[in-house]
Amino acid sequence: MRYRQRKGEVELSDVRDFDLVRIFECGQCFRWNSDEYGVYSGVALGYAAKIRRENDSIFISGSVADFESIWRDYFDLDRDYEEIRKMLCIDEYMCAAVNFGAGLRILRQEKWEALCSFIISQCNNIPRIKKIIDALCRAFGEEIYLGGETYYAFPKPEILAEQSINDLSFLRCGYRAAYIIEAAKAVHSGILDLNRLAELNVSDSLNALKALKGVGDKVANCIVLFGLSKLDAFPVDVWMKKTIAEHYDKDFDPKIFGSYAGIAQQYMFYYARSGFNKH
DNA sequence: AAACAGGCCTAAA
DNA sequence: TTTAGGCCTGTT
Repeated sequence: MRYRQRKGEVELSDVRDFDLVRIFECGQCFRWNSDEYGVYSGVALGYAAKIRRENDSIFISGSVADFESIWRDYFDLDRDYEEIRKMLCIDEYMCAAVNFGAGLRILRQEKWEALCSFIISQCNNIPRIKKIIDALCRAFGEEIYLGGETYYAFPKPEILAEQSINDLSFLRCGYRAAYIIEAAKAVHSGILDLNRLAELNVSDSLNALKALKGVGDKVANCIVLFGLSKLDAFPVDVWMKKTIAEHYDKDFDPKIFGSYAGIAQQYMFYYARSGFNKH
């Protein structure tokens, strides 16, 4: 990968495995949206950006300094996904899955945002999850300005910790409101130290997260994978259950994918949801 | 209209 | 330790 400043954008060239649609629409994040030209805009880690592909280059709004301090890490650009795809190609089904999903990457998302977002995601569909999170950010997040437009950062835990269930009723997120507030209180008070969790192994961090009401096995695994960037976490939702049942034995163990089980999961999930593996 | 949606919690075996 | 029913809300 090479990069250089081009007016208000940074141009990345020679980027391998970088497909905007697969990265943003594979189900891992909820705050990026594309316009009719395929230009994505969104907010991560308190920064707004626009990002687009033109021919073989990726253009990200902002300076080289922004790119180096924020986006390079966020997009996990120093990891060789091509190599990982080869490693995960362990049987016919996985080869098809990684081939189909080539170009997706696991974003290194902000920890608290991941916790809160995946609490909201439970028993919900993506459009509604995105709508709720957008409303939450508009109401409680700091304003961010980019290119004459206003964006909103993900609200800090201390802000949400002081809200009542009634204060969140406008979100219409139902029983999840209480979970959000409890999680915000736990993080704000220091009872749950997300930075410290990042240093534990997957099993210990899962257990710490599952101590929160409203965080079960699936949600906790999503938080560990997408928020703590532990690539061996393996979230299993209904789609994953289905695809595992179709392609593996009852004694299936994600350990067969080694330390990249979480990435394997994302290829499987994306492939399963596409419905392409049925035909 | 009733069931379901990218789970979780609680009560009950 | 496993299973059933209920939960907010929006959609089909």
